[in-house]
Amino acid sequence: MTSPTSDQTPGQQPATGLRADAERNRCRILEAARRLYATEGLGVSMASVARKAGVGKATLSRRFATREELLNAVFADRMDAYADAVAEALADPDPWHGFTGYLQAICAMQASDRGFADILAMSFPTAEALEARRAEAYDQLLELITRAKSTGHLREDFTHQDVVILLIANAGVVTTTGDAAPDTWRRLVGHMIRSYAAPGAPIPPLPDAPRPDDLYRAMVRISQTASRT
Amino acid sequence: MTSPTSDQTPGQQPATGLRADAERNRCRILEAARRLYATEGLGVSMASVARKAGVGKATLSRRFATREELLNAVFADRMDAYADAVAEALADPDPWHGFTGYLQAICAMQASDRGFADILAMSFPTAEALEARRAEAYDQLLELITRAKSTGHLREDFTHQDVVILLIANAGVVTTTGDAAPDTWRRLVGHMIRSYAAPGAPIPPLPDAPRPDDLYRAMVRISQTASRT
DNA sequence: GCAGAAACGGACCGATCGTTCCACTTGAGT
DNA sequence: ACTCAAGTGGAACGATCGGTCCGTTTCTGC
Repeated sequence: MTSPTSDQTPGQQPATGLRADAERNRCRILEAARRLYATEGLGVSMASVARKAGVGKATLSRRFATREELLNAVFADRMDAYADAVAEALADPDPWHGFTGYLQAICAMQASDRGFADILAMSFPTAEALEARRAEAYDQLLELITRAKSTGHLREDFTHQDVVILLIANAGVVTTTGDAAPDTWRRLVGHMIRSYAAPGAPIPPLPDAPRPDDLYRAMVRISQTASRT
Repeated sequence: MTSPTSDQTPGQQPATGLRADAERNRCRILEAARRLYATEGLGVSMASVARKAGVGKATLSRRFATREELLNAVFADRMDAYADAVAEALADPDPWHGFTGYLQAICAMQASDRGFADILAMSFPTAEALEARRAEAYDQLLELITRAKSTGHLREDFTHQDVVILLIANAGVVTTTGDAAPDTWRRLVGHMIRSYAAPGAPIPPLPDAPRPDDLYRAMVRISQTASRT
């Protein structure tokens, strides 16, 4: 490989002109941040990221001046996947099937990456550059909705805002239930799809609800994990 | 009035034996905390509460040793209202109507008090004493669900966990959309109820979705308000 | 009124956050 | 190999958090 640099950040500019060790550290930071954000959410401190990456706090700050900059780099590819999901759904010959699959897919993405759930719905400091991509995907989503309605399976009273509402609700469920009841979100999405469906539309089976005590455990004890490595 | 003390905290022990000024300050703290929690959520600092109440941080800490203690005192009456909502729903001659009304009522309580939304669903440090009351209300909820199912209007695949899921999802929507799109939660609840309803059940009309730009504004800009008074 | 206890609040503590400074190390062109 | 800019990380900074200490003020029973 001629430039082994930015295989980690496909969408970003390759961060050219960096010295070899600097580029290596940059990747280690991204990898560490990716894992930490995925498991802990966006609340993790910059110091934690630096420690996990095995670099000094100054190095982290030098490579990514602000938190937002780091978020942009980390979630660039996830945002690509998010945009791709719409395109894939549009490719489905059955728009309604593509539509329900799309909803499940993006909610699954939220569930598998708590940080990304926050980015999509909660929007913490709101990373700037990711916004463009999101807006782009939105246009395709509108087309998908139109097609799904034309099949008669998606209710006429469905609006594209409902997708956003679902994402927000799902983000809350994902971050709250965490790993104590990690499949709770499927139940939520199942319910929502059932409400979106016009009478007679094929509805994916409603996933089982989580076990009550799992759900309860999930609600008690959030916030502080404070795990030291 | 012989003891003008605890008109603010009906459920709590009247905090007897406090000096007049101490009791007055206690009430001012509770009032300030109530307002701050309602508008800002549970994230507000103890110092903010003290400042808003016009007392020193030490006074706050003396009256309510820990954060949890303050939460218990502040949300005691709200939790009463929460419990009462089930009883009221049980009193409805039409269990399905009572059930849907109940869901709308408790979600409205979350919407009108962001702190309470967190208490119900997110459960931050989880106030101890409030738990008992919540568990108590849960029993009545089970009865309400049973009755609603017996009418044939509530689907058989509905479980009591679904109520918790709705509360969690709604809490996320409420805290995220905030005051930019304050009625978004109604749309969510409307969808969920439509999914809960068996075919042929009377369904409350689906509230309109929020205006797209309001919803968008709600997602950008959360977190920091940092208002100084 | 007056003494003494009860209550007050500003100052202070230790911890954690994001960020900056700076003396030292290291990679890369010659 | 040698040099020097590029890169490094530990220390330090300022802000904010929850919580405590202690000298001062204020209420209350006599």
